[in-house]
Amino acid sequence: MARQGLTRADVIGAAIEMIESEGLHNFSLRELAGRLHIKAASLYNHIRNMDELYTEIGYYVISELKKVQLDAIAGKQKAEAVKALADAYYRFGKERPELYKVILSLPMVKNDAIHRAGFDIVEPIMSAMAGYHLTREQMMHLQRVFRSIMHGFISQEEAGCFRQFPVGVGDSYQMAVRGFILLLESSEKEARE
Amino acid sequence: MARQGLTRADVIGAAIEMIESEGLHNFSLRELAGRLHIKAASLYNHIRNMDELYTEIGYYVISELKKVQLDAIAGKQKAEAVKALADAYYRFGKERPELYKVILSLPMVKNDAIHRAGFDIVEPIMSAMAGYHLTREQMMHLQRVFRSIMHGFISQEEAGCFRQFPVGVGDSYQMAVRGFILLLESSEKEARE
DNA sequence: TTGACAAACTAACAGCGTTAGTATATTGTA
DNA sequence: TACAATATACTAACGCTGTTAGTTTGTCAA
Repeated sequence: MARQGLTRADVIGAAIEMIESEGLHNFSLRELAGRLHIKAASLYNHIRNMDELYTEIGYYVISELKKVQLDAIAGKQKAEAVKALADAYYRFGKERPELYKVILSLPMVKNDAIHRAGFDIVEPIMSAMAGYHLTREQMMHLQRVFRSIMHGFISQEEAGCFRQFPVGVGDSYQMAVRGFILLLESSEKEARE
Repeated sequence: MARQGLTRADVIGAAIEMIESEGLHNFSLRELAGRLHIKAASLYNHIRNMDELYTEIGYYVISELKKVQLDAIAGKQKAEAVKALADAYYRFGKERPELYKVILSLPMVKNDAIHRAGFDIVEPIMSAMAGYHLTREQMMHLQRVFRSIMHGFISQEEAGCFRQFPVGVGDSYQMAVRGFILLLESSEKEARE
């Protein structure tokens, strides 16, 4: 059959759409091909394999997450900035849960390119913390703590692990963020000594 | 062929072994069957399907995790108990990463039995926090925060997301635990008012 | 000894990612 | 404008997956 001007970007875009609508679990190259009106084998003219496709989608997710976070903290300082950062992260995770899951499925180990993307994850957090008087080393650790809290909360809520107890998940989230801010303030005091 | 006294527990045990040695990603019913010297179809005499097998393994993981945590906090109070709790959780996640991953793949939604297992996850945390003067509602929230920090840290470290920056991951972990203890102390003050 | 049950088997199905080999439409060049 | 090269599609197939149906057979109880 004839070609239809299908680009690599189209394939990745359709994959993102399919993951968001059908769920990461139900994603398959055959159905993706169907959505593009081609056969599965033809996809390999545009992508090397499924891993590469996931990597590409991972890039997209990370850059989107970076965008909403940078937008959120613009013009804000200290606790206000950190709260805005967390809220943007949390909202992204709740609104696009299937896409969010792609990040963790990335093969961080071998792929140097994706390693670079790691800095895109870190940058907004570092910016939000910039108002605090912290050493560079403290920030490196605190950045990991922030990501732990956020990722742990989002993925467990999504998995349904927060169903026990009749207390609002939103309140638990607020407490988690408050905990991180307490840690920031405490670290700041330590740095001054 | 003849039977060999194979039990349901043998199947589950072999599955756990295989997941730990080959990785959750490489687990398959056919290879599991091979390890037991039967054909894949014969497994269905012992288990309903793969989901049920995962659920069963999930039970095992949760109960093991509960055990090591309860052992760790025995005879300890407040910050010391919480640190021991976290350390036991962290150690479990690092020593048995593939098995740990099974927990999150559990279908928490429909399965009421697994919902009950949720209380096994919560119990050690509640015990460790018992020394603090907290309201029941505070504990419900704090329990979620604890699990978020721990799960987020373990799964990101395991995925290789903490490779950036030349600072020790162990130090980041210590800071994360310190943050949670700060939150506990702060919550305690609030509760006294 | 016989009947019932449990546990193994074979064969097959539909789905998956992936590769090899082939046809054809478009594009760049002479 | 004609031709060669390239890009994009195709079909067919491979080996893998979980799962089901139907069949055989060993074991245990009446």
